[in-house]
Amino acid sequence: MGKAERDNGKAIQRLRGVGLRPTRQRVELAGVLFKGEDRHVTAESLYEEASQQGLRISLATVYNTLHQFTHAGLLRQVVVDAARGYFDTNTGDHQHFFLEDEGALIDIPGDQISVAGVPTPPAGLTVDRVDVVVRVKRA
Amino acid sequence: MGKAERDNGKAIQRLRGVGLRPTRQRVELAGVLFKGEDRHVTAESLYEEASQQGLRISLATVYNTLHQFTHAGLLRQVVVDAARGYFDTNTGDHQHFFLEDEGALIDIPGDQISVAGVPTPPAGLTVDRVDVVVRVKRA
DNA sequence: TCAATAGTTTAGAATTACTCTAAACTATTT
DNA sequence: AAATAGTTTAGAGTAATTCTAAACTATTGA
Repeated sequence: MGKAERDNGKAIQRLRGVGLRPTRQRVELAGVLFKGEDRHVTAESLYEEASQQGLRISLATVYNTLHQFTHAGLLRQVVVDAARGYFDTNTGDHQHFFLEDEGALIDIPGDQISVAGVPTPPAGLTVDRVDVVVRVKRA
Repeated sequence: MGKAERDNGKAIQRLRGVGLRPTRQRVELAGVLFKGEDRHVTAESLYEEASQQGLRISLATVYNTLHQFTHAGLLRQVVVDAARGYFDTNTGDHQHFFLEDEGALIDIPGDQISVAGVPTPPAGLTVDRVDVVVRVKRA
């Protein structure tokens, strides 16, 4: 059994674990997303990357899959740019630098940054998440 | 001199102060935006509000004006939703609750919330702004 | 005061990111 | 291996926003 197959095996387990049927497209995208280090992608960037690797997959499926992975807790959506949606393979507690000039994201570990003094939300509402975005640009 | 004229006078001064030619459209939108309390608008919501007040203005001009006001420091853009852009008349130091169910924003005073431990940005970059978004939903 | 000019507005077309539809396809179940 | 339940896809559709270029208006300078 080659390396590719082992990796595929892992992706398949992961998908089954969250109740997603391991179709070719999902397994391949999981392979691209979760192979190495944590990363940030947009639907378009992932579609291009997959296409360049020779994976046959439609853009609509990339969108579907990103949302399914997000609902399943495999990805997290990051809102930093009104123009496009970013997805992060790091679903743990952390925050982001956003490089406005390039549209790139860099993780900030969750134990490094701390937010104090968040007021109680209006009645009937609960805090879902506290997002911190450190917007940086060329000096 | 009636109230409307005084208000217009103020809006005109304000626009000249930031180097924007006080056209009818800009003066009228400034009137709507800066008349009372701080507020959050989208291009579409401002366009509808202006239209209902009988102001003749195109949607394209509302978009242009929101961006010009933002560059001039009269407004601040708030990115909380990948689907639409929000503009805030409060340009001071503060943060936001975002009510995910309704798409509404509520200000959190800047002296109430504090962010510690923001790491030094990568070389060649400086911090433009630190945004905190407290996402809340129905309990 | 009034033309010249420089900047502004606008309708409508264009663009971008994303979603929808329904027919073809595939994983799973029986 | 057929039935079924879920998935993928091309292409159309949508929503927010930007672009274009012609008409318009505020400002400038004589």
